[in-house]
Amino acid sequence: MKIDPNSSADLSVQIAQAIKDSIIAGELDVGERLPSEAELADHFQVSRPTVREALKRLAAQSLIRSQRGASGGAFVNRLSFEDAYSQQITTSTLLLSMNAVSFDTACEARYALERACAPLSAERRSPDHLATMRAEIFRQGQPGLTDEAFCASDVAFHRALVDGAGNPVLSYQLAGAVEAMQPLMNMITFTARDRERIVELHGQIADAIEQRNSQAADLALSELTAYTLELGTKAMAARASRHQNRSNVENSK
Amino acid sequence: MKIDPNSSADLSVQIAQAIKDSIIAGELDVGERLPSEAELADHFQVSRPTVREALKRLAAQSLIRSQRGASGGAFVNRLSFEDAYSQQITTSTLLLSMNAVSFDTACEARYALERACAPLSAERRSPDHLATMRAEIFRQGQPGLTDEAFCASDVAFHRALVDGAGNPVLSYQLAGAVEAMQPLMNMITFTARDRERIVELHGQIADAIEQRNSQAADLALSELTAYTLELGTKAMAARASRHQNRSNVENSK
DNA sequence: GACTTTTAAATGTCAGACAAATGATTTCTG
DNA sequence: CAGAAATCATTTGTCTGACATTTAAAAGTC
Repeated sequence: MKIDPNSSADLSVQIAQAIKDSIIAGELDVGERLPSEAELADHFQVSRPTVREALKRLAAQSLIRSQRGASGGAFVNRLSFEDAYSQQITTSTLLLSMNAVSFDTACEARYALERACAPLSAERRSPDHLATMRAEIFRQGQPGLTDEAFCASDVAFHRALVDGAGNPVLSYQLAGAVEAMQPLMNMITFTARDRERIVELHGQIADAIEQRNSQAADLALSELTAYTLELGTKAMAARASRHQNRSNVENSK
Repeated sequence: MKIDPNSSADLSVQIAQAIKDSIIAGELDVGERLPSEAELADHFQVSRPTVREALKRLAAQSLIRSQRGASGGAFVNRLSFEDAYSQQITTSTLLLSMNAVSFDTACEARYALERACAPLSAERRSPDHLATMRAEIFRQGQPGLTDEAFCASDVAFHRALVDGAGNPVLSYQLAGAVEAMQPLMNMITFTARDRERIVELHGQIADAIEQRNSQAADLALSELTAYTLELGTKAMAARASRHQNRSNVENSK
């Protein structure tokens, strides 16, 4: 575990990388305690604040956690699925919002991933997952629901579908895609008819999953994909025309 | 953008969160410059090292980048797909290695995601993607290839398949799953016969993608899934029996 | 033996300083 | 006046040293 003081890279970056490499290589096991900041500073021949900046970088990625006190120190963290979820959601959200990913692209990705889960979910879903799906469908049918609440329920429904596959890796991968799409989905205004159609398709999906009929589930999901894309296209067109009007007004001043 | 000095949370964590929230809320746009460290320290009523630790946390997530010099400072980063890739690969790798995800689970997730891409790839793949796939298949048939090189080529092949779908969100999601599985795949020792079979299936996949036949691609992928699972099961069993033998030896001392 | 107090070790925070990089400004030169 | 060179100011990167806070373990007390 060494660093090059003559490198152009910042020392704290190099130190963080060195420790990270040790963790990935398995030289530092989960739960193991790193040397104290003072010892690390001594080892790398840098000051304690520099070591601290390196440790903070690692802490930001949930790679280590710090404890104060007598037997405190920095410990190698067991990266939990939950930590990974939340990191992925943050990353995906920023990625979508900063890179102007089109609604179509995000939507396509989301449903492609969900359709990958559906056959597994049809095979393995527990009564719990089915109950969650049915409950969310019921909620979605309630009048007076805001668009945001409708979207949130939609996410919960699809989350149950994905979790039904019983594969934590898939759940983890999809959490990012689905949750990150919510801001985009929130741009859509759902009419009563839209909701009716969506609830109907959700019902078909739940039925198919209940009957362990993966083909029917895939069919319903593909219809839902097409319908969501249609709604998205309309919403984007409406936004565009509003912008167009506004510029026209501004130009005519 | 405020913090609570009486909170139990560390100040640098609170400051990092406050800035992160501002970025996500869009109060700070991409490319915008944050106040200097001294100004931030003044604003939050903390010392500069504390502000710096907060900024390092954000830099670790590629949310900001720092520049030295007269018109330097911290700038809100446009999170690139590449940054997101590499973060996801690190996270996925650690998740798999630290949580004892079974080979079966990881394998299932990987191929489920790939099968989600295959229809899109069949529709949209460019000659470039096909050429990459063919080249990797050729490489995989070369004698004397190490298991690691074979695995790496396998990853490149599947990467081309995924990229063929022309959906950067899907590519990003899958990069993590596929690359993170490489350490697990490296546990497998491929016999000449194994490789022959895999190359054959890869050929079938490439053919199907070339002919835009998504059904055939799905079929070949499902066979490849089953075959990989079989190989994995064998490899794990072999490992387990080696461990068993070792314990027996140790117990009989 | 159970409870309280002390202590030592570690991280968290602060203050001030200097080094290094870098763009802007000024000065010098032709 | 134009362009090149030198200088300057600003900002991050790093260092030194110190104190505050937390925490577990050791020591002391009843």
